[in-house]
Amino acid sequence: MQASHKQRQRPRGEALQEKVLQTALELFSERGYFNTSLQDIRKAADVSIGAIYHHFKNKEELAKSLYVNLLLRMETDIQQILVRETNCQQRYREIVRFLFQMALDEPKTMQFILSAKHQEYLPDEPPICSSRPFRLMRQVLEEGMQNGEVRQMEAWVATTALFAGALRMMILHLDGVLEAPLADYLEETLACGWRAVHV
Amino acid sequence: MQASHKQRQRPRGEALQEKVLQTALELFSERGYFNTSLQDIRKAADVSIGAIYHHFKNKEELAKSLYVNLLLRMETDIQQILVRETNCQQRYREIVRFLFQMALDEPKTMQFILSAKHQEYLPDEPPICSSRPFRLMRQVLEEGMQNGEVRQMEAWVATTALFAGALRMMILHLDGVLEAPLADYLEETLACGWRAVHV
DNA sequence: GTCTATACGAGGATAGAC
DNA sequence: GTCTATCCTCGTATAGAC
Repeated sequence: MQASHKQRQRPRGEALQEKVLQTALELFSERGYFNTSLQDIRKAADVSIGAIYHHFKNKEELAKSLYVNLLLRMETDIQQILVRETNCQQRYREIVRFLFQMALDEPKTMQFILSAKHQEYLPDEPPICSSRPFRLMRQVLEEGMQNGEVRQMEAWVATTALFAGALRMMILHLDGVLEAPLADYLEETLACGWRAVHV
Repeated sequence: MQASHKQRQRPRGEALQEKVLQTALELFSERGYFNTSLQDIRKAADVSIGAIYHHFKNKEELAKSLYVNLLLRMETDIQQILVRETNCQQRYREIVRFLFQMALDEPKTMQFILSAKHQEYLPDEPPICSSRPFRLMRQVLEEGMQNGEVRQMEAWVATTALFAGALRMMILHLDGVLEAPLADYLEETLACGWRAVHV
């Protein structure tokens, strides 16, 4: 149960664990994993080192927990889109719309997912393009080719042709390179991807 | 015995500096900057710590020297393509062909350029998408729109639509995700990018 | 469950001989 | 220019009290 006076009371138990995760996400995506010490997290989250180590085996496990949770969340969200939408173009549009929205609502989360080099500190995790959400995107294309919406081509080529532009636009946005709000680029980006693959 | 043979003549002077750079490139792209200590470089290059510090101010400067040199090389190579080719489609094809070739010839170099998080250890360097080679790609699109080869749209959208797929394919290749040789995907990748933006 | 204090090692960087 | 030896900071992780 959440305390109404969050400023006064330090978080404990479940809330503390959540606070640590949230703080770690922010610091990792701002400065990177290696530039963030547990002391930094401790200070920013206003907890003790001992508390962190009570909830997480070590720094790597903390990052891993963050990573798999976020990927899982993304996967289920995309999965829901695939249930709701049945044709390839609509699936594509909804997935990209969802990703853009997420980049706006939770830039830190998106940054962490998109541009962190997870393999450098999570050696056991597969590369991000082999992760479940990305496999779902590939699946969208495979089905699109089967039902004739998408022209026949190698599945990876099709997947990158359709989604890579949108992903790159999000990175540009998060890096502060774009001048206009991200949403302003949505429709043109969507159109480009579709022109690349549709039959 | 092989070791003692190699050991015979250690590099010195200019050659030593070059050896350090080459070794650093390999280790940085294999394990990442933070997972590579100067001791690792020292051992792999078979030189002393003192020698490294004589040629480079510190670890960060070593990485920076590597980074700007590689970007500069890439820039001049692309610049030459722009001189040789005058229309947008040919420029695009030649640039991607060049990048794919580079990914095959010098995978370590490409890995270092493409997927390293330079901003985490080179805080003063601009994001890679603002670097000179990337600006050249954007310029290709802007000129393509002016002379009517490319449909009118926002320049960043056009640039990512044209090049992001190829870049992503190289990353997939370097991550070992692709089954076939990279070259097998070249033509389809090129076609997808062009369909996305041509008028 | 949470805290403080501390052990411990790693790695960046320097000093000074040759 | 290159070497070895060493310093010293910093960050992870543990121990043990409450």
